[in-house]
Amino acid sequence: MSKQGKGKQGKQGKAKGKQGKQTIATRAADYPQWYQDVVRESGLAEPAKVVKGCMVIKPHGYAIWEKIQRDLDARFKATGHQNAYFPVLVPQSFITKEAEHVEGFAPELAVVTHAGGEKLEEPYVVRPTSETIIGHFFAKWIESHRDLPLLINQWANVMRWEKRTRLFLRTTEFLWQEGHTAHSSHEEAKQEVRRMLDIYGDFAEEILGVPVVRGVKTESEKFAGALQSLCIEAMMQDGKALQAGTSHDLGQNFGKAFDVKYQTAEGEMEYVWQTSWGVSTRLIGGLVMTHSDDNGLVLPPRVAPIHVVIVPIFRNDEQRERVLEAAKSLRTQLQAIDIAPSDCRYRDFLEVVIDERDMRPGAKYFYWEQRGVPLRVELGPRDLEKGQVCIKMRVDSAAGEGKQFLAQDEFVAGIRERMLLFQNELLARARTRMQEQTVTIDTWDEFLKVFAGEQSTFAWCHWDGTAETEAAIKAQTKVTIRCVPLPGQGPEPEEGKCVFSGKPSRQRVLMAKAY
RNA sequence: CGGGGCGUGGCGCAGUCUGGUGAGCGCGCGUGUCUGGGAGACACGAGGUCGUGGGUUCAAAUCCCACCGCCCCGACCA
Repeated sequence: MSKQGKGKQGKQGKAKGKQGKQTIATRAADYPQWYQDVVRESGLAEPAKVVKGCMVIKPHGYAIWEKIQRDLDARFKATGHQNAYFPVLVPQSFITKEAEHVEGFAPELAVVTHAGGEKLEEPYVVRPTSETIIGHFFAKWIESHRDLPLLINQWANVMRWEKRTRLFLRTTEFLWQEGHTAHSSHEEAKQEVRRMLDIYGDFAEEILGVPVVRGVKTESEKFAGALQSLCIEAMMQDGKALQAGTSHDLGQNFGKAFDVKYQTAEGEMEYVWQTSWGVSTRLIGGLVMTHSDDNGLVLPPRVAPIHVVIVPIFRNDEQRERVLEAAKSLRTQLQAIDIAPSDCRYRDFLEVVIDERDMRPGAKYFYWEQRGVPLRVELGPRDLEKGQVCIKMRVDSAAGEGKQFLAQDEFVAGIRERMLLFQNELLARARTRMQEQTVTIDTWDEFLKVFAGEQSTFAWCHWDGTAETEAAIKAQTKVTIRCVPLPGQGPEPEEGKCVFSGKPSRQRVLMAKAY
């Protein structure tokens, strides 16, 4: 329950009915509070509290992560990557081998200085990312051009001692996948970087229903130790940006730091060209802030741990038995339905729950809505007599508005299409919102107006390309350059004047406040 | 690290200013009855080292000192 809501209720005394039970702040009243309320009330996660900045990912939240993993893992393997696992502890000296890398990560490292009751000769750091230790092993594994490309992915946890944490968006420990690859040419490495970015973009849109802008990070925003970082940026409902995934061209920086060399066909020794790319449990935060509403979580079917909840309605034991029997039969039919698209590499059967708990039906509706279950079935004696079901989608949409009564056969036959419709509708809505809120800004006055106070949106602006301007804009407005758009991802390149300095610019870049 | 807030049954809070009543309220939880198509009602009940340590006092949740922790807002970052 939100503190704000609570305080008000306390003073108002006994508010009855819906208001009295309100447990989620509204987006309009307090967006950050709303986010926290949804994460808590939907059972996704809670702050660990006993461990600073860490969270407990609860079963419902972890189930979403598992769905994310399932899909991404299939995409990685389809493009020739293999999973492996490296130690969570990294010798401290490894981190210091790549100059920019140390500088970027040193402030947020957790260090193990004692173990086994003794002080360690050399401390270990808890990995904030694994470029260094993987570089070490790549050096051992790669000898010949025949060993390349080497395409590795790791599903892991990492730890970064961030100053400020928020559930899913930024926690001290988080779960992610990190891809690490080594190639024999820069060209091939760059293709890999772009290929993985496209996988992330496709995944975000097709599976999470989160539209993204694909682009290139500026020098000051790129990964510590990379030549170039590509990213996907998503717009949250408050107009702020969330970096939803990154793919880095590491050049030969780590190859040189860790002496990862191979012998070419011509017999020369060369350093490898490396890439790394990752997405994290942050995606779940982005998912929440893209689709959810004031009633709680809203989930696209392709990441929903539960697709359908059946709420039985009855007045007595006799009815209860009949209804439950019918509900189980319906569940059996539904569970056999695979909602994966035809080109999907795994099967995605409907998950169906019958809520047999001893609660009033209305309380159950509320409960499952908060948890984002896409479709609810109410099944009572009247429905059994008529061979029908009463259904309701989590959000009114092309997939269904309000309560609908359908013949049970018709419902079962059409549920796959209904789920896919709902999936598409959520993406379409998010895309429409992003497009409608994206603006083009040419003057500094207008810029200040658009980004006044806590306000944010996506703004295409000319930029003179200097780090000084970028820093000045950030200092004055908290607005950052999210990315320089890849071709087709933003306005066509055009000559213009920097929105801040008035100096010449060749292209508009994406600006927004960010999480 | 700067600013703010907060540690009291499972959760959220009141009580602290002004020390002294039997530590209270809401939600949740348990049992029972009536109920059941949008958060049901009633009855009974269980549940507490008041963050930790020290101090003042006849007496401390309350005053003083120190410490620990968490949350929120900023600067840094997936």
